[in-house]
Amino acid sequence: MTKILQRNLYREVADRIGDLIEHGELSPGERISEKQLCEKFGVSRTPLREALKVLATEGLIELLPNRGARVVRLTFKKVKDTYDLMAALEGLSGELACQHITDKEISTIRTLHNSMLEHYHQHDLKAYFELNRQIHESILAASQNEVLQEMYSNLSQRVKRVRYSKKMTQAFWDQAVKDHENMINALEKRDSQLLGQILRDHLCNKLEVATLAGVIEDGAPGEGHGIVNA
Amino acid sequence: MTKILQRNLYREVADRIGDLIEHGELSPGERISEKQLCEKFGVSRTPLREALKVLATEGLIELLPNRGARVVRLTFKKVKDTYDLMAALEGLSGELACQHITDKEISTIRTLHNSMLEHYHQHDLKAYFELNRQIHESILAASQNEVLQEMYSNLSQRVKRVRYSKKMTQAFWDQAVKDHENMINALEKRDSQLLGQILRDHLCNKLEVATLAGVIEDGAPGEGHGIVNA
DNA sequence: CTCGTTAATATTGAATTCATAATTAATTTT
DNA sequence: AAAATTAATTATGAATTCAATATTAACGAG
Repeated sequence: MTKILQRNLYREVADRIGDLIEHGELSPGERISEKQLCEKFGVSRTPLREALKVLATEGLIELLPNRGARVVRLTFKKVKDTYDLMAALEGLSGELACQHITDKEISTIRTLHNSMLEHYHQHDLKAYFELNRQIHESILAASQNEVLQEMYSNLSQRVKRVRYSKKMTQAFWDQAVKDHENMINALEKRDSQLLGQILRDHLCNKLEVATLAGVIEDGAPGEGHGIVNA
Repeated sequence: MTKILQRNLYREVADRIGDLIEHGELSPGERISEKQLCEKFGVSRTPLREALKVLATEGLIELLPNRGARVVRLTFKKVKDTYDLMAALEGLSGELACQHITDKEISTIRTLHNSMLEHYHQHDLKAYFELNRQIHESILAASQNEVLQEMYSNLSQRVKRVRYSKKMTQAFWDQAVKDHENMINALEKRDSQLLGQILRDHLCNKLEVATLAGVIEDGAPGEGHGIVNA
């Protein structure tokens, strides 16, 4: 059932530029040189410029007419707005998942949940985050709403470089795990209202986590360092 | 405070193609000829193809590699998924609006509301719809969340050609007006939870209205008539 | 030396051209 | 005549070219 993903050159290029942005190789605010990227990828300007237009539509970059493209600056406000939206979408995904999910899918998520708990007790943050991601992705998939998945994926992409921060206080972590206990219980009861509420309020959907990481890009406009201002 | 909208050729072309889709001049499923559109708009293939890529990203058309573009078919499922999502976003917009809205903005919406009621009593559906739209737009604007506005606007665009149907039963209309009464009351009390709930459940965000209109495009694949299947 | 002006350069926007894949038309074979 | 194969045409994908705009460098006046 995995979708056949059609590989056009422009889509390939867009994805690679997306990676550059995610890994900080293109700094927010800094002008993106078409020539440089063309040389880096070994393509002409035509597919590159198509990719830039797509990335602008996806909200990752901004296009200033006749003045080139630049990576969108993730201001405090913009990240907060995006998180608020993602929380609402996660809530919806929970509600819909309760309506559509099979027993088998629930037990798969239960397994992921237990595995995540292990990593929590072992204080393995990286492994915890990965399992956490898989759980949320599974709920999203169980929602059976492709438009929702597409939109969530886009928003996730936008804030990826400030998400899943390395820092996290123990208190936050404890709360997140409690949320997850409530989630899996709500899911097993198929209580859509409850799961929706939990996910909307879930800590990971809240701004505090990213704020802590000190990765907000509210710095002076015009240069591209990603200076803290949180 | 109105945004300066930058006019690139590709954006202009994308908007015009969007209009063609909205008004049914390009049928779902039917192949879109680059050559024809180039001639119609008097532009070369470069900006036109950029526009097509943007429209595909926006979810209005699909691009089949080496096989051209076609207008996305609005199946029952796709419209339902989109409506579910829009309902969640409207709910969020209501919650956020309650947090940010000024007394002045509320009174403006109250005025719109009263005006809408008049049109309701006069059975002027067209005028009613316009006021209705303005109210929802005002709440969305009051949310102060630009990302939310952008996403909602995109979803709205996708289903525009099946929305605001001409048909509407009196019972549905009565219920919608009741919802609006509750909305304005919740807004004036700044009860974010309540307004969120009302908007999520609001009739206009539900599928029934579009379903009635008989504009769902679940017809046989390959041709583009927009046949009913509801 | 600084500010403002003009010329040179570089970059972007869009049309054209070339290459490749898909579709249609023509031809052949059974 | 129908199906299959091949040739011709058309459409798409991507590189190149040309034009317009912005940026930088050079120059000159105060």
